[in-house]
Amino acid sequence: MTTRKRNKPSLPESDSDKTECEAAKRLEQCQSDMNTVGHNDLLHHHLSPYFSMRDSPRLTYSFFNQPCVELAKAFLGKVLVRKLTDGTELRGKIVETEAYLGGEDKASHSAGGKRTERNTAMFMKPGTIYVYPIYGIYLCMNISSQGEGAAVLLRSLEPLSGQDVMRGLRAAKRKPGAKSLKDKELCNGPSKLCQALDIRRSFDRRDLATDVEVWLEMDPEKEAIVDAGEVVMAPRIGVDSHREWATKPLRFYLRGHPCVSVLNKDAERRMDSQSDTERTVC
DNA sequence: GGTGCGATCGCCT
DNA sequence: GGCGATCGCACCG
Repeated sequence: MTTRKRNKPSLPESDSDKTECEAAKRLEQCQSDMNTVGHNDLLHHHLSPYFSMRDSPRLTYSFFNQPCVELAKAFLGKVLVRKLTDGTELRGKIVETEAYLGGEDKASHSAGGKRTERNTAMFMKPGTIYVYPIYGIYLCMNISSQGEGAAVLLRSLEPLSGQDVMRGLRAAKRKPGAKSLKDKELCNGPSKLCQALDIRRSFDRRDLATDVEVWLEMDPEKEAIVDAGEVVMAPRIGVDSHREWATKPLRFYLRGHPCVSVLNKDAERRMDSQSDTERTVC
């Protein structure tokens, strides 16, 4: 048996514990301003004195325009940004997604190519946000991808900034007096992240590539390049009734990340034995 | 830590 | 009328 060391991602301190330097503030303001004007990566590069193309550019249509499974994996490590009306920016790194393929995928809202008032956003251009209510009380957020009726469900985020605001938003739906949520508990589920980032039903059918209140960025620290060996592929959550489609490995998460909603130890063990076999063959 | 259960209502058949 | 891409909480070990 092979033992391996894995770098366990650790969460940053709550932003109330940190002192931001002026440069960082200027950078954030600059990025914020840029996002309100409509632009492309090149424009970013030329206009900003504070960052180059490799520093947190907003992701555009060309990123979203890829097949569903590839987009679901590509989302890992990217940063979802939500700008509130008072200017506060809430940021979270995507650590878990699910692919819903549309058409043939029986577990998808768009199974059989069915297009309804609710799922219209799934059929809109890649990058369109699909927000739908579930269990009467919660919301889930998807992003449409390439492919008819295909979309990616965002399942969990690692909070990067605005944690205290997120805590307040999450507390609004909890019992008064319930104990304060840890950072890793703020966005570790599809409906939790909607609450924490104040994603509302009105965000349905908006364009993540151009909207001024919500967008996606590269991970500023490591350009969001995720080692494929650290991505766990597992069956999706909550789709057991859909027979063979319930078992397909269409959920993707960063291995060892504390913000993932549900771990799948079997899938992780399978990854290990597979990579051990590959090493033996080599 | 893991498990079981009830809440709650829009959407679809 | 039935069900669901969930969650929080009580309970157990």
